[in-house]
Amino acid sequence: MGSDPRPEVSLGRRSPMATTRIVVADRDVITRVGIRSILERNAGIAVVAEATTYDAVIDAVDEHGPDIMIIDLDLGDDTTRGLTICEEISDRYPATKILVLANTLSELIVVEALRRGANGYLCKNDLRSDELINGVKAIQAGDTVLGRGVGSLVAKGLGSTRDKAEHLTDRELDVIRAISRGLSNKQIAHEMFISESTVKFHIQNASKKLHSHRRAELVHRASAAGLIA
Amino acid sequence: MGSDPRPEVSLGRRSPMATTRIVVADRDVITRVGIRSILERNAGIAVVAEATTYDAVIDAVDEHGPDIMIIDLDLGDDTTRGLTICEEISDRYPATKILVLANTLSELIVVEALRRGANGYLCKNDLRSDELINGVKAIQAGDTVLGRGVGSLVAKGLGSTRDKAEHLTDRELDVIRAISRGLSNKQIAHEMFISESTVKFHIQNASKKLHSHRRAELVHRASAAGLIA
DNA sequence: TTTATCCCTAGCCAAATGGCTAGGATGCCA
DNA sequence: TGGCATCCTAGCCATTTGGCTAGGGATAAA
Repeated sequence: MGSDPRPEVSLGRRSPMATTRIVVADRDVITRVGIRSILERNAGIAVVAEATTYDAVIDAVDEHGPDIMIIDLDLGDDTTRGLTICEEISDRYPATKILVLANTLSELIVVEALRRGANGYLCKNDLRSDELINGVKAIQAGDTVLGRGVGSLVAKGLGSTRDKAEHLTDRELDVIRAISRGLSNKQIAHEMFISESTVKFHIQNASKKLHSHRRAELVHRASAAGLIA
Repeated sequence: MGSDPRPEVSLGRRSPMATTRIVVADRDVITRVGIRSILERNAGIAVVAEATTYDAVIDAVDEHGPDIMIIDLDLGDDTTRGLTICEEISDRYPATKILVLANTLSELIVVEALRRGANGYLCKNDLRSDELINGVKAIQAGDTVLGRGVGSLVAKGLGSTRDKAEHLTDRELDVIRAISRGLSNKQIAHEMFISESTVKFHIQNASKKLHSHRRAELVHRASAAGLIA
């Protein structure tokens, strides 16, 4: 659907030498233009491609082999897909650094992204433009960059014996999504071709992981974490 | 907190004559820069101020009396506040048109915004830059602009006897927020100094308005509509 | 005054849920 | 070979819920 006719680099300002080449992946034009504008105020940084879908990200990296990929994990409906892309890129192109630029701050997502090869995690909220630029430079230099608030969140999570922030299984996510649609356990069981007991089993496990005691809270936490639409 | 040092107009490109003067309100720098870049490609459009908080929006409009205010209703924690701002601005400055630029598409919010004086509603998702520019021009010309998808949503809502999309009362919102925290009716009753029956009463009413049959679904819908954090 | 809206309360009953224990079946990795 | 994670099933029981009917009171608008 949203295929913007701007796959090519803005040739006007291609610097002659050592520039940091960047691919930007975000579903909003506005955000992409904003990032491009902020970064290209700086000599030495060039946005060489933009992508709006998960597939387009892979293509863009394949084609341009950028120094840094800036990505909002939430392209399309499936945030999980964004995480697997981090993994894929960092596996196949170890030289390409990954900077995640998220709308929401979720411990779950942060640690998953870092584990899968992201080199930085910034939150669009209250991000200043100099922080973005400095973040890009730091990542280019090999650092790992965690935005204000993000660092402490991760530290807190890691401190508590590390067994937190385990991610939900596919089945658990399916069940939560069904719950968010207002289905009863019986209905979910029928829809997923499993027994009601199994549904309750998944709910119990997911509840432990998300520290919820009520399905309504479970839905809210999953929603706030960006795990469901 | 996030007070970006850019309250002033970018003097460099102030056109000599009839320009559409715009105030942009969004919490993200990236988005503000993106909007500015896209709009200022056009002669005749100038972004004269940016705001990041609810209060700053009022100040900016007071100071600049712009032709159009572009606003993301979701500055800060309280989306309801964004709606009241629409009302306030359209009351006090009828000449200033309001264009809402939202992250999410929610029937509830759309009709509320329009009722309170918004002249347009666009969704950042899959918005093309020419759509943004044309939308601004159309609104300046006096039209009401609803982005792709938004129009049909509203039409559907209005068609069904118009009594839909009534908004939740404060009490109902309080209860929903409590539910999202995993509290039982009994706990909520205790916390709000009302009886359990009253809690159930509010839940029932809110459920009808949001077409939910389960509290989990209620939370999800409220969350998706941006009514709770 | 009537009407409307919001807030509050009560009780009933069938159904759903939360929390628990106690298993079995895979498949993957060390 | 033995963990380990994931997925699946069963049953029990106290508590919570959803849905309903049937009221009262306060305040603001028509």
